[in-house]
Amino acid sequence: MPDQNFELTHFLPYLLNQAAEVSSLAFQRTYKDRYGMLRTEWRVLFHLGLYGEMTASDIGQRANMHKTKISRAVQKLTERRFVTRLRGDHDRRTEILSLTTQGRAAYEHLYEVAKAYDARLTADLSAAERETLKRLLVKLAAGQGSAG
Amino acid sequence: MPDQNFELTHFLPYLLNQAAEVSSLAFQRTYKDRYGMLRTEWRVLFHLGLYGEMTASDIGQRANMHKTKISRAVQKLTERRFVTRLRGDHDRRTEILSLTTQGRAAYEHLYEVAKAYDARLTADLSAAERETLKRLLVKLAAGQGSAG
DNA sequence: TGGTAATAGTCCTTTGTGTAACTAACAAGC
DNA sequence: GCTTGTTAGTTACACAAAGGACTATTACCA
Repeated sequence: MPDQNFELTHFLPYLLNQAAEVSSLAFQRTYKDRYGMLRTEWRVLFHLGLYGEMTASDIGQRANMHKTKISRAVQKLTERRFVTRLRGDHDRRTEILSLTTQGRAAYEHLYEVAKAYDARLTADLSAAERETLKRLLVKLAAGQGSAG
Repeated sequence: MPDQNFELTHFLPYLLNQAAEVSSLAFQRTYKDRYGMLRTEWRVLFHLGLYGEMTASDIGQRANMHKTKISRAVQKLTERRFVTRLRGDHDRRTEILSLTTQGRAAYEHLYEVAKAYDARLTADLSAAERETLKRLLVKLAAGQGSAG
């Protein structure tokens, strides 16, 4: 019989979902209207901005996103002239993705917006708390801890 | 121009989403097959298990869930005979939700599963880290920090 | 080289979510 | 007791997401 000591606010997946939803929705408002982007598109844009040219598979691996999601995101981004695709020379199945001038401008703007948003979000955390929080989240996102 | 010091692994909403997705998907495997529940249904079940009888609105407020989600979740749960609905006496618009014997059994089982899963997830965190992490997540989920 | 397996990416179908419209019940003012 | 406004919950529709099947290309190996 449950002892009630373990409430929903102690259950990590629940907490993570709540926090993720709240912060993501709020952040989405900063770019959805202006650039008409979805979260998946935002992610692709940022990967290309941060790490340079990549293929869809590269992004999928890094971002832990399914390839169909990326496919659609890339399609939207190319329609908006934020991204160009180039058939790979060696492996003609692949497409090298890179930002257009316009895409880079959007990325650079959103980069600053994200940085500011993150700062605001963690404003009343101590430096140590901030560091701990992010370190642990990285760990959890890597999926270890319950691998078996 | 971006200084690259601020990577994706420093952006809180991104991190939260990654961690939430990984942990939720893994946890879902512990109940989806056995009880055929979705995350929304799981949440409703747990609210009723933890806090006793509630109306849909009560749950929505506590869980930060939209009423349509709850409506659908409750429908599924009643079909599976986990939940019963009872017209409110004073206000006949409301429905008092409560667990059936079967629903309570499922809840009590899943409660233990959740507790174990949480323990496994946080196994290699120190007690202090665990406490910090959860406290900060609660804070973020409450949505303060960027209220303005 | 010819056959099989693997991979990159797209398409299609099913499922889940959010918004807005709707019904039913209540509350307040006149 | 009517009208007006509000709230609880459902339904309908449009949009977004997840996954499997599909095509094209490449790799491996006899």
